[in-house]
Amino acid sequence: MHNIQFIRENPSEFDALLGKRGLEPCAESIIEIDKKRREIIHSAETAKAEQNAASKEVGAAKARGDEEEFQRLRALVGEKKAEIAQAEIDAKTADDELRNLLMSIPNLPFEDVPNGADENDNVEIRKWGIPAALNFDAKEHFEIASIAQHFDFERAARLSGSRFVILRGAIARLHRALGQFMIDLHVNEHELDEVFTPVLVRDEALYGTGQLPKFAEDSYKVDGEHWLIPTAEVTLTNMVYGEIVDGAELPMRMVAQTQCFRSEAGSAGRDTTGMLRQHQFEKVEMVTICDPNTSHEELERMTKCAETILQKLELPYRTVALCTGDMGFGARRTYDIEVWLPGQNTYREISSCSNCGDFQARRMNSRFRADDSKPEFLHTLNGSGLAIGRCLIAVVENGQQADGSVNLPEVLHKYLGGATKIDISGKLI
RNA sequence: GGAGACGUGGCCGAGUGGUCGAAGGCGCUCCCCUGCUAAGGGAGUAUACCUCAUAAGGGUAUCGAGGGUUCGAAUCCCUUCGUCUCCGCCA
Repeated sequence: MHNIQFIRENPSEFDALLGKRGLEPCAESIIEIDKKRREIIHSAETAKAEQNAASKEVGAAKARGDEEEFQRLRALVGEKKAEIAQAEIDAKTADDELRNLLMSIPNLPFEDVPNGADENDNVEIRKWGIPAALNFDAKEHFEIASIAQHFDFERAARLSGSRFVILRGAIARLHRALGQFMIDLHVNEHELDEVFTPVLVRDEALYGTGQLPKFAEDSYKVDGEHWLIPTAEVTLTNMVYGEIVDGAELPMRMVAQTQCFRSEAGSAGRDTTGMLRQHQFEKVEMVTICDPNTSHEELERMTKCAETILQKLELPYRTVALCTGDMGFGARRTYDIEVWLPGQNTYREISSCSNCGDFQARRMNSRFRADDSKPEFLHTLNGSGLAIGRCLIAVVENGQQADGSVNLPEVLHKYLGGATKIDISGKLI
């Protein structure tokens, strides 16, 4: 949510930065609404002050036992009541109107975020690893001879519909191993704090991170009151919902592995084969809650944490800075990490790391206090570290051999009981 | 799921319709006293918003949250969230 004070003081900067996202200028109309709101609040508060003062006189008259004066004042105050009640309703309405408006406007990109309309304008900032030169036609993950049988889309569809998968045997185990590996690395080497969270949350949590009110159709609502989280960003970030955190506890660097649920509304026809885009998938998510002064460097750190996973898995990738038009609602800066998928002969997104500034903190009313100073809004960051299903795809596609077997990255061996590959029969050996 | 109890400031805790943003204690900050330490004395110690000269000051709201009753609510009523105890169920 935006800071109205900032908009009042920097209307043209506000419009210019939103313009980079392709939005029309709106500062002037916001300021107009705010001005009206303040006038209404002022008159309501003035009326209320008069009523409060009068009530005190009533109380005083009662206290000294002046029954006649008590009755007279009481009637007098009673008369003004309706008028004041209406003024208070108007003030609340005006306040809500501004709040709802501010809630529905996306975050401002940082000045140096590349300008652009869509993903074609994203800027590659690093590249790591060299895709292996294969002397055979690379297959997609579900086509690789040894493991095709382990992806059971038909049965999953029978149970749950399209965009679900059942994993079996060596692939199910590899999937589990990947999550373990990622968490261990983040906890042991990156010093992230491991967290287990619910996957069902209330409305408030989704408002806090920005999925609501605008993107309700992207998530699943169950039992009329809970939502299935689309990402653990929701639960980890909302850890500090409504809190004033002790500055000494910052930064809070957290990691959690959870199921994620997305309706994929609006993605009809995209990535319909394979398990690249699912309604339910597993992801290791990193969230950092920090002091505003450190959020820039924390984003770099977080992005490195995600990249390290790919390096240890020996998977070629590139890191791109998203352009203004491609960034998500709450982000001020986003780096996407794209992993090489030989079967598609292209890089595909496997992680997205964003600095949200104080945007989510304002929605959550999450602040911190450093020493004796006043509470200040926190900064929040989130990033995948990594999407496990997509990582599974990358591991098998990059490890595939001419005979249809799959070589596995060394760091995973110990998570697979010492196995180093999946042989042509689909077994870990 | 059923029954009951409870939810007050950084913490503990008083307050059951009237001047309560809230006694008292702890903690913290500053000052005084005390040749270190301990003890003692004094002052201060919430947040948001509105107004205003980005001063001083004034105002509104907040006693889990949201409504209501009343001239007036931390105190009464309703709803809701949470915690605890007992029962049920369950991994």
